[in-house]
Amino acid sequence: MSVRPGTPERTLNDLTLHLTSRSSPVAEHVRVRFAPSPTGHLHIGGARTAIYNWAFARHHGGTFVLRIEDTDPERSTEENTRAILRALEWLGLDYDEGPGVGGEYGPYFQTQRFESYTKALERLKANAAAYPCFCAPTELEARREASRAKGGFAGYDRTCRSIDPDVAAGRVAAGEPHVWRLKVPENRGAITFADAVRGDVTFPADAVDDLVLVRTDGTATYNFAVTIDDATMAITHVIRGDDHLSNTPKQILIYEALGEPIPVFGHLSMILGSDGKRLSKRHGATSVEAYRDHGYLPEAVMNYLALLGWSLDGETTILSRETLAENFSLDRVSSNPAIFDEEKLDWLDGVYIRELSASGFVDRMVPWLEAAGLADAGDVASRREWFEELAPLVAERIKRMDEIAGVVGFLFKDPITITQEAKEKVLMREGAARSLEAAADVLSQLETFDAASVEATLRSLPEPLKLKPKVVFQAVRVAVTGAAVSLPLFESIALLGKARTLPRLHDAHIWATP
RNA sequence: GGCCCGUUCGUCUAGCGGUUAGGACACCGCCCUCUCAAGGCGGAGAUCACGGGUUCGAAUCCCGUACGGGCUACCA
Repeated sequence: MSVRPGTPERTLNDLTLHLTSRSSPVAEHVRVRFAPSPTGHLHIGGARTAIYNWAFARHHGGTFVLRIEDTDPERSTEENTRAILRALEWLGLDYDEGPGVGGEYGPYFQTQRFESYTKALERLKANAAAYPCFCAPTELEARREASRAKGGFAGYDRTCRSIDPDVAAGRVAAGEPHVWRLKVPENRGAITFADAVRGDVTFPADAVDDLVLVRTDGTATYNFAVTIDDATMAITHVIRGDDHLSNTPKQILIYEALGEPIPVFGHLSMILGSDGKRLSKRHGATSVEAYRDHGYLPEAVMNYLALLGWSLDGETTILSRETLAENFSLDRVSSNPAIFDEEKLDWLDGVYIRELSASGFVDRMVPWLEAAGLADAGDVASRREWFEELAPLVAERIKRMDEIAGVVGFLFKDPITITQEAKEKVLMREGAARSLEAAADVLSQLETFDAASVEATLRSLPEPLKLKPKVVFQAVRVAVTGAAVSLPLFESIALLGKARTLPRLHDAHIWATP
C-alpha cells in the first residue's frame, strides 16, 4: 500500500477503496480534538498535544475541537478551565468548536454530555452488547489478586456475564446495585490498529476484559465517556498521549459494539525532564503559563514544542505557526520520548526576540518594565522614540523577557549603585580616576549628545592619557552603568543624556584610583 | 506477574538496505570588538542499547536480551 497516513493528494478512487479499511485516515473531513482535564494548568506535554492537533487540523483544512473533560468533580475547577483557555490563546491555538465558540457538536464540557452516555448504553443494551454486573468491588479485588498471583491476566473473570438476561433484568429492576460492563464478543480475536505514528499495534484478544462502562452511581467511566464523545463529535483522528495507547483496544471494542466508525489513532510519546524521568514539578516550570511568566515568547514556545517530537526535514529549526500548519504530518512524529531541553528553548526564544522589530519589542517590553517598577505604559508612550532606540540594544542581549530589568535598570535609577566587583576590578585600577575626569570634561563640552558624537569624543581620550582604550572605557562604563558588563557604552551614554551622565562620572570618582 | 510502546552525538533530531551517519542546542577555539551579547569561521562529540540472524551489503528487516515507560480501577 503506497498511500501513507497524512498524504493529502489522493484520488477519489483511493477514498472509496479504503473507506472500510481505516488505512486511509484522511478520507473524510478531518475533525480532531484536544481534550484537557481541568485538574491543573496546561502542562507542557498537553500543550504539545494541542499543537499537534491544531497543526493537523489546519494542515488538512479540518476542524479543531476543544473539549473539556471535567468529569472529575474532586479536582476539576473553573479557574483551571480558564487558565487552560488562556494558555491556548497565548500560544495562538485557535479552535473551531469548543467553549466560548460553540459548534454543532456541543456541549463541549463533558459534564454536560451525560445524556449521550445514557443513550449509548441503551443502544448497547438493545444489542445485548452490555450486561449488568453485580460483583462487589471488594470481591473483584480479591479475585483479581488471586488471578494475578497465578501469574496471568488480571481482568474481570466474567462471572456475571453468564447470568440469564431475564434474571439479571429482574435483579436490576429490584434495585440491586450493579455496573454495566461491555460484553466483548467471544470470537473477537486480536485487536490491531494502524497507529498513525507507530504503525500497526496489536493487542491479543485476551488482553481486554469486559470493562465497566457505567458505574454503580450511573456515571460513565473514562473509556466509555471519551469513546462516546469522540464518536458523537465525529472525531476522525485521535491524537493524544502515549499513556492512552493501552486504552485504545478497549475503546475500539466500544466503537465496534456501537457500530460506529473507528477513528485513526496517533499516540505521542511523553516529554521527560532533564533526568530522563517523567516531567514533573521537580523539574521546575511545567505549565505553559509559567513559561509565559518567565518571559518566553509564545511563538518560541510553540516552535520549540513543535520540534520536540516532530521534524520538518531534520534541518529546519525555526518555523512559524504557518509553516508548521503547512507541513505537519503524523508520519513525521517521532515515537520515542523526548527530554525537555530548557537551554534550547532559551536559544530559540533569543532568536525570536531578536527577530522582533524595535516597535514590537517595545510593546512586549512594557509589562516587564512595569513589573520591575522601572516605567509604565505612560512613560513608554511619551518617550516612544527613546525606547525604540533602546530596544535593539537589549533585544540582542537577552534570551528571556524577564532579563530586561537587569539589563536596563541603570537607565531608570538615580543614583545607581556600583557593584563591589566592578569597583575592585575596574575603578581601583590605575588610571581610572584620570579617565573619569577626562571623560567628564570632554562630555560636558559636547553639544550634540548622540551615540556617534559620544563615541568620537571618548575615543580621543586614551591616547593623550597614555592609557589603553579598555581601561578608559571600562572605567566610564562602571561609573555610568554600575557594572563591568553592560549595554554598549556610547549608546548607553547617549540614551542617558548629558545631564544624568556627568553626575555619575563625578560620583564614581571617589572610588577610583588615580 | 501479564500485555503494549520505546532505545542514533550530553540534548532534540535526519536517516526508511549501499551516506566520510547529516543538522540544531550546549561545549571548545579563532575572528569581530568599548564590556556582554549577537554574528562569522572552525573543532571535538554517535563502536546507531546489546546479542543473534536475513542479505553481496543492516542504524535501517526479523528474533531474543537488557534498560526505560505506559496500561493492567466502579481515576482521568
